[in-house]
Amino acid sequence: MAGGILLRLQFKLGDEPPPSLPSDGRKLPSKIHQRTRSDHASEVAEDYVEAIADAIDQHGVCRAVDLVKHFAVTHATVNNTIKRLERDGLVTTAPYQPVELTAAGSRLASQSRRRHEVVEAFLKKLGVSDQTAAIDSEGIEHHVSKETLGAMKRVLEQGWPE
Amino acid sequence: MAGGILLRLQFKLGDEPPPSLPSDGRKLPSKIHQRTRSDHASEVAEDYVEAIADAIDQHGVCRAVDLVKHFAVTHATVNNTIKRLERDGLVTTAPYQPVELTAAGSRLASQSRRRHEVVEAFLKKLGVSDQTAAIDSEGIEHHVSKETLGAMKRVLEQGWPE
DNA sequence: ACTGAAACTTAGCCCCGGCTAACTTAAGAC
DNA sequence: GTCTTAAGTTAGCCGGGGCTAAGTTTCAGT
Ligand SMILES: [Mn+2]
Ligand SMILES: [Mn+2]
Ligand SMILES: [Mn+2]
Ligand SMILES: [Mn+2]
Repeated sequence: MAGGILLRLQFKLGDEPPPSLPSDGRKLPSKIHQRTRSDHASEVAEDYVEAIADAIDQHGVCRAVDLVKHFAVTHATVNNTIKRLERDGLVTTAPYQPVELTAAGSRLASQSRRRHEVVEAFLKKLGVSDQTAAIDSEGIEHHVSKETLGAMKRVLEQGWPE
Repeated sequence: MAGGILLRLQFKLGDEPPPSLPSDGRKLPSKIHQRTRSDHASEVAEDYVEAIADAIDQHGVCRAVDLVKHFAVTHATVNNTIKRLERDGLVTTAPYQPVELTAAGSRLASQSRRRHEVVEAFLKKLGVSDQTAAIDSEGIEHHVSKETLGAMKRVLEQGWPE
């Protein structure tokens, strides 16, 4: 039995290609772009649950037409996207009814909103206009790692480094 | 005659939904997301010309296989992408030959590289690890406006604000 | 000159996230 | 109660950017 477990461990370790950690300083470009692609794969879901949560906070309910206006896309596009969100367990819907967030959707919305707020506030603190901070943060937020988010929070709470 | 011109102006003004400029402080969410989508539309081209320029600088030439390794995608994907770049006037190719940059491609590569460098250096100055700066900047770079890029440059050259 | 391996190409498939057009449903005005 | 209209749905299309599998070309080593 223990042998079986050991075998699994060995396989897992051997699976990691070249450890990359004891690097000679060279970059690992491949992994970098994989992360960017993975960020983009979750981006629409994050923006939608955030918008849905906002609409519910402001109007008590989120209708598809709210998302149509928010994202400046067509009703058909919103419908398709909501179907994917439902498939992925983030929202529930019924025909002609408002969109509801699942527990998972609600959690993702809170996290996304918090991260978005931090990034936007950080850009403002950097000195860019409110308008630019709003625009740039909408894309940047999805590529900000925990570590970078922490650095931005630190600046907001404790001022600039050094 | 003056009446005709006035009419045109009135129509144009009436056409813009609510002007948004003399705003009461409310956001214009739709335009924000349009910008993010437009950023993504040029993202792959920017990363490719940058990678092609790097390969040429380092090996004198850029082969498709270099891009396969750099982006961790298949040869087929690189081929498809290169075709789009050629269609868009950024590269030239011939069968089984290295990829060459057009003047436009070269220009875009320089701009993208410079912007990427600034973003990555800024993140490092913020205090995140080299590895995180490399990863996060790869996605962030495409969403950084001129204004935000300027703010980052200022920090790198003149230190933190306040 | 031959041959095997690496590089490249092509065909065909997939999902995502946009769109238009046509239709259906739900609700409020009357 | 009807009817208008806004909201929602559905079908079908497109391009982007991934993939696999199978075939072709180039080139180095012998
Ligand atoms: Mn957001
Ligand atoms: Mn966003
Ligand atoms: Mn992005
Ligand atoms: Mn990039």
